[in-house]
Amino acid sequence: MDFSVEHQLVDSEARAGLMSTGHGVVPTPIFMPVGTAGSVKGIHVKDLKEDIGAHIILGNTYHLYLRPGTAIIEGAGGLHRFNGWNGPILTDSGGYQVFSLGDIRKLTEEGARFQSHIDGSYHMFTPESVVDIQRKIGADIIMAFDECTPGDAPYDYAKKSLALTQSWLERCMEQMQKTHPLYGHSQSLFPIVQGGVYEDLRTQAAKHVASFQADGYAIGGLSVGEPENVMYAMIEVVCPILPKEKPRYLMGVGTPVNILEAIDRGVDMFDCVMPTRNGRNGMLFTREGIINIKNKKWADDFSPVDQEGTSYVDHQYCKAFLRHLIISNEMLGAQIASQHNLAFYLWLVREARNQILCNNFKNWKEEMTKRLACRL
RNA sequence: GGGGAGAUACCAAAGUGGCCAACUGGGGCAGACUGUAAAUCUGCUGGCUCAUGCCUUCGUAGGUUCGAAUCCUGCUCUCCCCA
Repeated sequence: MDFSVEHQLVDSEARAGLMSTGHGVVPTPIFMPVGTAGSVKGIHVKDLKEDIGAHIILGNTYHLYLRPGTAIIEGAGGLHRFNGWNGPILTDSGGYQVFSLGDIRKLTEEGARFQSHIDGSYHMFTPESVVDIQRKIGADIIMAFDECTPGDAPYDYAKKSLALTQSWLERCMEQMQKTHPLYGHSQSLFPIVQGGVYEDLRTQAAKHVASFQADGYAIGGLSVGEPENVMYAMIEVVCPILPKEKPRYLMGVGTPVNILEAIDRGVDMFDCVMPTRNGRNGMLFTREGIINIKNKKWADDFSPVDQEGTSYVDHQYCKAFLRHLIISNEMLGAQIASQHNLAFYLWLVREARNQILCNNFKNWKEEMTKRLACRL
């Protein structure tokens, strides 16, 4: 994998770059739609690529391992062949499930013991097994196994948790050395910075990951319950320590405003379930602000879903119809809303990149931030 | 014509003397959602009030009772069975 910074602003840490992978080139900043179980919920690959303009999507190690299982994915010839997406893929390691499945998992130095959320069966994830599984899934970018520290973790917990993540990273890197890609394209492992909401821990964590030769670096354990300004502060602490010539990935973030703020602080890559999950639940992100399409006021609004939207669904359907679909629990409603939101997110990062290239990012960000936070 | 069952809030449906402004669904209205245990979850849904509270409600008109959606009587209406 190769990354080059095309343009670096002087009044901001924001930069525009190009990341080349075995499945194509990704312009940064970029937003990566989340496809946990191998599919971006409700969205066809054709729309993802041609209408939404996605360049790279996510999959999840934990979910794919449980179902359909790595043997099936291997049998298909890897996830790209299995799901029909021939662009770059990134897989999360299961580290987030260490956090979100808190009640049905147990952590030890060795790894994490999970109870399947599907059938309750017990499974052990170790840094080594997580690398092995991700080799079999075959994503272009794979993530280190980490513990995603909760946003409200006290200092002692965050420190201990960080130490575990660091020790697991060393084992992941070793396992990468011992193993090889299975499908003829290269795989890059990104280490993850943890450290909770504590500046000294984040600093130490950033230095630790930077000491490894990696193709990119991730910031994890944010937007997990801590206040937004704390999240921004942590990004400001971490980014300057990470190698300038490598992509930086802020995991699981976020709202459109979060993304602009993080780009401003030097982040290149994002992923979040918000456009799809919140879309399914009736929340639309637009250039003018947030729409809760379930609200009564849209019942007789026959204007397009998004007058300025870039997706065909924005013009094919009107707000009143989309509201009707979502309220009636019609699956097309979830599809339209997801497609609109993803197209909006991809437009946002594309436009951010354009504004960086013409040195107008700061002004544009300021104006957009005001509009994006509005409730319509 | 004869016999039987029933009428509860927007709809359906519990409740058969005080714990009932009334279970529960649905519908409606709002909210939440950040590396997806999520096409999920939460709140409100008679009126007034910030609230304690007060007022008006269980077909309708009376009655019994300290107290009635619940018991009694008349009336109105609905459904089922037999002719």
